[in-house]
Amino acid sequence: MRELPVQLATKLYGAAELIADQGLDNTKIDDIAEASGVPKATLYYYFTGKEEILAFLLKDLLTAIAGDVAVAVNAEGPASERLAGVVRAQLGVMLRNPAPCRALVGDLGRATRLPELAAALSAAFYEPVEKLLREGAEDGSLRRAEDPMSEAVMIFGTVTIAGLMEAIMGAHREMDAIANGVARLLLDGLAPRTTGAAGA
Amino acid sequence: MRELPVQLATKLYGAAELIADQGLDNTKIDDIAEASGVPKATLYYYFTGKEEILAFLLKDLLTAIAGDVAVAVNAEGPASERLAGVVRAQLGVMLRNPAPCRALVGDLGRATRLPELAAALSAAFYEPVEKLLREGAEDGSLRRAEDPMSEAVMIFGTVTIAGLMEAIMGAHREMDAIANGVARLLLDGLAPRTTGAAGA
DNA sequence: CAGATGTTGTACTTAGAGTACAAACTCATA
DNA sequence: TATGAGTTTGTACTCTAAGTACAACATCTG
Repeated sequence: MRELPVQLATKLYGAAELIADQGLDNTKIDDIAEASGVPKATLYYYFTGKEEILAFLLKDLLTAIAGDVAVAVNAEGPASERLAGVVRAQLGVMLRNPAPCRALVGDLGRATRLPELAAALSAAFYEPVEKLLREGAEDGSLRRAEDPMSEAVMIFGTVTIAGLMEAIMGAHREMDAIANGVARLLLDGLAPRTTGAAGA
Repeated sequence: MRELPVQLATKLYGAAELIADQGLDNTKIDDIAEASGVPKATLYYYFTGKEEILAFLLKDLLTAIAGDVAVAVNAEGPASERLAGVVRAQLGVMLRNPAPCRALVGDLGRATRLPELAAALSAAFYEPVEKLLREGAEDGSLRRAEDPMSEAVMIFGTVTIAGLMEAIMGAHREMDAIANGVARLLLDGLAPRTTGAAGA
């Protein structure tokens, strides 16, 4: 894949909604060309096909998430608070980019099949969160996990599905309300607590 | 879609792995015919196309999950224990049917686009769990949720991603170990508890 | 200005989804 | 056992849309 100009990359987002709505295989390359304003011949100059176009969009999204998540992970404060920050960060990116986010989740299979994307996903999320879980065990703000990696994956699942639901439904709730709900579930769990750990 | 013979339905599962590996659009109808042993002409006699074949497989999976989840929801005991049972039920079906399960998650987009599947998903999971959350608030074994529906969705996400990870990696851990990890995260949360609520 | 590299229109090839249809087969029942 | 309805399947077909080829034009770099 050739290095592609910023202006072109920007235009591609115009097709994200289309792909998210219809799925990649119901979307014709000509439709993508029309929706993005980039001629078909140009698309093929930069990409080998539809799949690669979607992969580009998704990788871009994951990079954005990775950036915001990294900031949250490396912030000040106890790990539990930083974890809440991670949740806010991921949901923030998802709600700001609903179309690519829907496309990503709608095509999770593709994402797991393309090694490049799987790696990006891992770097964007699993690794930082896993690190955070370890730090939480150190500073005492989180319990010690038996299997931090699989907990990190579950956390990703929880946040992603919550974000997706909002993206599909058109985000009728405020971002903070959603993030608080997710953080509360993750930190406090569903069982009642006598001593609350995460505030509302 | 015509009423289809049991024997044929069974054969179709032979193609599930193929679809899960490659994704639906990289799988030729002729490949499905070959892998399942059902001739292409017969496939078109019963289905209008690829999409409908996948939809059938997924609906079947969701029906299986719905059945097991219903049993767990309506069991004896406090809601918190029954919720752990729900987790075990869903993971059980997923680990017993890794291929359709991967195909489902790989094509979540399609699943949300096909109304019939969305309805099946809702009936299979969201509604029973939502009910369970309400009952837990009554019997005191679960805290009262502000928004039971969205919590149900998050729970589904957590369990699904955990199950998917195992399905992709080839289930190296025992089902019970996975289920316990998930249940612990959901019930107890990540923050340390002085008074444990869910056992290991 | 020259050449390299990027951009796009147009015309083409080709894979594979889905259709048409007839022959054969199954099975109930008159 | 003959008749006919529904099922099963092979073969041959159509047609959409993915992807390729290529030439003309644009833009940028030295």
